[in-house]
Amino acid sequence: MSQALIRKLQNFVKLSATDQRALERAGSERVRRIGPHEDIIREGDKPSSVMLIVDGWACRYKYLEDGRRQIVGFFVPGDICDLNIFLLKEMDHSIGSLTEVLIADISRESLETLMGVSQRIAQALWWDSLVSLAIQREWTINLGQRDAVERMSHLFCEMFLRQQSAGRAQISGCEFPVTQAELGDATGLSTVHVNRTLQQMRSAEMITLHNKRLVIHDLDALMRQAMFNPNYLHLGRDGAHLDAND
Amino acid sequence: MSQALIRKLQNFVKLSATDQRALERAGSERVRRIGPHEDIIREGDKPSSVMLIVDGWACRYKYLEDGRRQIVGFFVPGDICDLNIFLLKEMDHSIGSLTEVLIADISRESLETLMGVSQRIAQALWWDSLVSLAIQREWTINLGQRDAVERMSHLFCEMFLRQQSAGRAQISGCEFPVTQAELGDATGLSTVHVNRTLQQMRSAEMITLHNKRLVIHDLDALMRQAMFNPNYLHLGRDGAHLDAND
DNA sequence: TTGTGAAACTAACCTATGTAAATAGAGTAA
DNA sequence: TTACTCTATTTACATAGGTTAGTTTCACAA
Repeated sequence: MSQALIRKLQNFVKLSATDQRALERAGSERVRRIGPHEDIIREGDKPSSVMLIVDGWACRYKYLEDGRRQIVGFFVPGDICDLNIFLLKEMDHSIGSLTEVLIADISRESLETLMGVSQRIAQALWWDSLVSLAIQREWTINLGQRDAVERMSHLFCEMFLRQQSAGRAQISGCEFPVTQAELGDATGLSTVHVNRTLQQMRSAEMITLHNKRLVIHDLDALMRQAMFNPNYLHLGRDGAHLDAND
Repeated sequence: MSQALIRKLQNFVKLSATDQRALERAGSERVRRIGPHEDIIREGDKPSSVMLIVDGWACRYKYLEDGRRQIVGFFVPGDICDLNIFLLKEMDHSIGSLTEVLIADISRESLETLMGVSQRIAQALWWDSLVSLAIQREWTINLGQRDAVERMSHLFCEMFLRQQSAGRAQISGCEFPVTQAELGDATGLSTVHVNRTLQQMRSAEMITLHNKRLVIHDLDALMRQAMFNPNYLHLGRDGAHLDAND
């Protein structure tokens, strides 16, 4: 059920069988199914639990008063929304599904139990939240400095590696169930320009995006194109020193 | 010493005298002075302590391979860098001073002590880190959706309110010790265009930026211009229910 | 008081990306 | 099949903002 989360956290530290069972339990207590293109939680709502994406894609987004929309991040299986979210009185942005989505709600109590099970779990979850923050910074950089091709390339690299780290990618590519309009909202580009850019990348034989699938023809080239430095994903077993006995 | 931090945290929850003393102690243990325009910690370094800005301005930034630079956030007095930062093996970005800066290093142990003093302190610090994350998302939105005038207006609103929430602003405006080139790095605009935009705002009598000081002539108008919604700063005493006795 | 370097400002020109409006496919419910 | 609705694609044209290469202003050290 929460295999993706476990896989991802193991990039930081090795989790014992007990740890894994605790995570699986927490991730299967209250699971709900959301249709595609629905709001999961809306700006202004009171957040009441931490959410784990078990299956499907979702995104965080916010509208400006005049209707422009910015997607500020994607959620893929294994992703958790902000750990301490219930400290806030209300959401300052919304989360919506892109595909059909399975969500596990983790109550405050379950979360506390979970983090009490072992130091390693607690630290792995904090590590994950630091990585989320780093990802958000990287999006800021992406929008601030990169041009259209670089920007989309960077996004593709990121989503590929993130899914890979959760055991959700193949060698050739990964799922990418995002329309061109949504891609535009995520990259700050118009749909027209997203379309132009995709065609350019396709004819340069960098990537193909078709049928909700991203095929990467040459990852190294794509990373170079995007000036993609994976350091911000902190995938190198940072917490190896925490590999304690069970 | 850490008055700014205490003032800011009180936006979330009322802190007891004991809480305040603990914060002051933690914020004055190891204080160092950094000259203007120096790196405080550099991409690749191993983060070893949590840093609290006691005085002066700093920024987070990252270079792309080809030399472009994006400033992804400003630090003003009372700001803390990521609470769990020592979980990471190395920094994925740098932090540099803008002015002369006073920094309090808070060791892992001091931090644990601090968060052990009271639930309220711990929660206030977690609240602060959620707000930082929200700020980062808002920067993403700013760069993705707003044009030059809106973007700079938004930044000015944010920095004014953030300083105000730490007791560091006046009715007329606040400090703003940032050069136009740095403003460009923060907003993703060229210096030339930053200059054009500032002049436009000045002649529209929205703001004046001179001598490291930002004067806001009409905050409401500026906020409207920027489509600035302060909700993401969560300044409304979210944790009022935690106002326990001493 | 002059000299120096950084910061602010200007001007001319260029281009990446946006806008508007229409067409073409693809998927699906009836 | 038809009809309907998303999604992808195309074309023509407009513009915000970038680039280059200056000049001016200002703080302040000598």
